[in-house]
Amino acid sequence: MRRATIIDIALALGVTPSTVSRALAGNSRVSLTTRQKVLNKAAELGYQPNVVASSLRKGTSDTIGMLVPRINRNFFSHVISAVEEVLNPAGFNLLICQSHERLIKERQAIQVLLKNRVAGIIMSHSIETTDFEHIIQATRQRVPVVQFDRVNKLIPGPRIVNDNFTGAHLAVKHLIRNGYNRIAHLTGSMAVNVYQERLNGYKYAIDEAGLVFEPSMVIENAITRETGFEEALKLIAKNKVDAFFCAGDFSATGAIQAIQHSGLKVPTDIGVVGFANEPFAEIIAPKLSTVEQNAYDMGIRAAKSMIKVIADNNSGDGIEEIVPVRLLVRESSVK
Amino acid sequence: MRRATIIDIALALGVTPSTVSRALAGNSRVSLTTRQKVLNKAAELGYQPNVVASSLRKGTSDTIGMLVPRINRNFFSHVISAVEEVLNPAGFNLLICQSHERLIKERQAIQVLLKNRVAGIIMSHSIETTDFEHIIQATRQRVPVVQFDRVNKLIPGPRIVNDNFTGAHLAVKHLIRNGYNRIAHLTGSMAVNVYQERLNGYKYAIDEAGLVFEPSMVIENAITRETGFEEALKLIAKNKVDAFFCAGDFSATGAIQAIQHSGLKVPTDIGVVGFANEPFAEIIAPKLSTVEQNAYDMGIRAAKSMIKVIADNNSGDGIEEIVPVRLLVRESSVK
DNA sequence: TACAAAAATACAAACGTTTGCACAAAAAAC
DNA sequence: GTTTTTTGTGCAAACGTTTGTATTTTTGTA
Repeated sequence: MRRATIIDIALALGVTPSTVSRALAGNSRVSLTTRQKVLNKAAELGYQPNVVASSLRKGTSDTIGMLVPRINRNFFSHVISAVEEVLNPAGFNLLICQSHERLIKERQAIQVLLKNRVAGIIMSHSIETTDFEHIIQATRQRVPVVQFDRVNKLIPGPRIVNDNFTGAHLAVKHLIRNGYNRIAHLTGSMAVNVYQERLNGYKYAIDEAGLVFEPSMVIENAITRETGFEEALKLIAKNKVDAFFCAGDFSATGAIQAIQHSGLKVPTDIGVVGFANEPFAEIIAPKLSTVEQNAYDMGIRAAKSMIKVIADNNSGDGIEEIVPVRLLVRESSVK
Repeated sequence: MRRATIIDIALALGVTPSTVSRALAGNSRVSLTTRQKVLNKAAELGYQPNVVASSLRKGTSDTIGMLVPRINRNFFSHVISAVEEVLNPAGFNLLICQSHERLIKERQAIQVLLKNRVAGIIMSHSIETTDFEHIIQATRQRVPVVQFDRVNKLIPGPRIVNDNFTGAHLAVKHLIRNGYNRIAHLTGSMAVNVYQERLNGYKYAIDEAGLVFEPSMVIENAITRETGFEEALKLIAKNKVDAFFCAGDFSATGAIQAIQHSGLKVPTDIGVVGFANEPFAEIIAPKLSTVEQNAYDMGIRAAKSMIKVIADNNSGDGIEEIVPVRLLVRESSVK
């Protein structure tokens, strides 16, 4: 059963393909009567537009490429979901790739998206990425790039970021107000804006309270539950910390386990605040105080930004949209 | 900066586009020397194949459509991730849609995928879907459909399912062995194969142990944490249950909270086993015993199955692949 | 009734590939 | 040295749309 084309409709109606095309597109140059005839015949033949042909002719597609480190990470899957929710009603589809946090895979993915002539790319770069040439290349081909979460200013186009600084500031201030004053910070790689900004927020809060910033209290690359557990264990042993501000909920969970493993109590002996509000944060015991990162909001904004950039033909260069965060105070940080 | 095409390469080299096309495709009909020249020139011009044009000409694309109820559900995001991991190296891309558990959106999504001339569709249908005509329509157009998790036999093509029956059987048998004998079952909609099979496994285990099956102990549409909490509360109040087998970890969490809310203890007074092994299952207190549902494995199999079906030109009709499950015994079900 | 303006439709080229067939040149076979 | 086979290229059409321009038809006006 060959699929019906515009030509089949044209032939059946004794008009030309161009008229059918315009009729289907709702072009005002075709009369209402023929448009109706075309629509009827299209329905009758079960016509399904061939967007591949359409894209080729128009030189652009209705597909937006999405590139994230890992599809199955809670944060990213929520962003993707939100992006889809906005883009789909707007007539766009989502072509999704993951970099697995590898630069090589990220490069390949960009090529795949460009080969597919996507109308734009929404992305968050891998943790390995320090050279952004492959991404800039896309913008040079006039394929707009909207970055979110992990972003870099070298790449033209809008950026949607969390208010990481404020989130960290709020979290640490909250710990200090609650009587903690030897606060360690478990974080990720300083090559990523996200962790840099959280560290800055941490430092600012420490300064602001008149406490002394101790570099030995900041541990980089401790972002998983396992590394969080290990590093927290060491810090407890030698640095007499009385609180942890963790740049992620996973390391925060590790820290809690390390504290309990050391025979101490959360929050009485040591307080903990995480970052991200992962779904388990309010299920674990004690319930984890954390900075809510609104993945959904971020996805909505990224998608809307993309639609705008496409509509305005590559505007929005360098605009940075900051998504507000909230500190969720639960049990792990209040004595 | 216009993008280089095959014609540009041909012109620069004084050969025809057809030769360039064949050279790039590695066709043996073109000599090694010209192929090398073509490849060099392609690199020099920064040539990126236009897969849109290629797809139009070939009549099929390298894009696989993926349709799930919700991208951001842990299970689905893991399946998607695994599918991507297999499909990408095989040269396929993923076009992703979500149905939001709505039949209307599912229908639209299928149309979108067909319009995009995807080479196949990997999907799990919405909870509302009882009429499968829109999906069968795809197969009629020779677009292969591979179903996973929530599947229906009316739809031609392979199906990848969990061993829900065995999982439920193991879980309930385990509860019985551990001294529980008034076991309630919180589950989802009976319109979905997944929950039907789990109920069957539950019944079988009850029968097998010589216990009496009580319909009042089975609560449908109690699959979220909230409904799990409410229904568990009611059952505890009037049915003197001593265990819950829940068809999902969310309702299991709700049940645990209801038990604790009623002043009882897990697992001493009431045992709980969930289903899915959500990430929080081993973080909550008490750690949740659950049936591991290997989303990753399922995704790998679905993707491989799709590749095979495409390669063999729509074979594999009606083949059902059953993914083994494991019972993870933790704290919530052992007195 | 004639003529201009407006509306509706037709024509044809283009988007960038792929591929069956034709053809020439080189290599192999006789 | 002729014929056959092999190897390498070229030619041209096709995939299904879209769209600028040309043409026809309709409508309005004098």
